[in-house]
Amino acid sequence: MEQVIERIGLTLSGMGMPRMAARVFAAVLVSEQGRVTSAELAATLRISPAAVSQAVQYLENVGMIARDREPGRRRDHYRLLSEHWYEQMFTSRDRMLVAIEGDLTAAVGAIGVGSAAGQRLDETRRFFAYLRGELPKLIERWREREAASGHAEQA
Amino acid sequence: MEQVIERIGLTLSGMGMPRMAARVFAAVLVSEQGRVTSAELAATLRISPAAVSQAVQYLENVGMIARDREPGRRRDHYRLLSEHWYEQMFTSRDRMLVAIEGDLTAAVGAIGVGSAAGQRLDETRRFFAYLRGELPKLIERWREREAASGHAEQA
DNA sequence: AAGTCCCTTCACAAATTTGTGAATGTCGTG
DNA sequence: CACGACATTCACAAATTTGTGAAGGGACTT
Repeated sequence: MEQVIERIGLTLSGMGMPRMAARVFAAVLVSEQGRVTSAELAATLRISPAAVSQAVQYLENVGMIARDREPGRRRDHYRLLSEHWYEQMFTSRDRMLVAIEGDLTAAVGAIGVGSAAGQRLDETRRFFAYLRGELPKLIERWREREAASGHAEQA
Repeated sequence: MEQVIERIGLTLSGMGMPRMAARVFAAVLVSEQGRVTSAELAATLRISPAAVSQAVQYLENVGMIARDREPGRRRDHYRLLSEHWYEQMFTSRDRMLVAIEGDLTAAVGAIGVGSAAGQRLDETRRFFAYLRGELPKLIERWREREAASGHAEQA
């Protein structure tokens, strides 16, 4: 079980997530209830409470997990914000694409479309703009597909 | 001009490319001829020849630039392997998606689809499998669009 | 063959990122 | 209010990544 968690953690950190956050997220993802306590995370991953705290903060900030606490209880729980968490990656990807397009637009403006370099950069800019338009449709078709195949269990 | 290079370099490193490789690639991308020498790169980016060498090696390995040398000349040139270099990112992205799907398949196998965690991971696996199928079509439609709009100048 | 230009290699320094110990803060219990 | 369980904060240690100096190698020139 811990092996599975570490492997998924490696995959997620390979996709750009900070290492500890990736491991913590993997532990939450793999948990039966989709929710764990800080102490459970520290024990499962063999890390310090401080590391749990920082990773959890990151994951909350990027909207991947949420913190719970039952009234009258001392322990915090951390749970998946969404079962379809992977769609989240497209939200952050979209922000990145916006940034890239902005950079390229500025670059083309500085160089001018008349030059070979400018044309090359302008083509790249158009590609990223195209991606931004297409990715939501990709998600949409995915959802339809899942619904059609009976896998969807809308929360 | 150097500002443009550094900005694009930052964007590319934000997308996962090693920092020096990103800067070197940005310098090549922005060059008028799409090709530069090692000395030009070292001067433009104010880095050591060793740094240029390592960055160039990385970029060759991932198939983004190629090395040229004119017969009778001592200086190497580094040029874009393709004007549509951004499509390359999907090749490497596809490899990553294959790896992710493999990890998830193993995880589901270990946990079992009967559990909530197993179902969650299986859904994620299906999503990445879907992405792998869709990304080539995305590229295809992009090419058609460019061709239709008269921007395409097939090399 | 020797010299020089250009490039690569790699041990190691420098820079950056990651993770912790211990102090501090919050909140529930008695 | 005091105490204890649980969590956070942050200075700093540890780990990792990045970039270089200098030695070495390849290829062109003389």
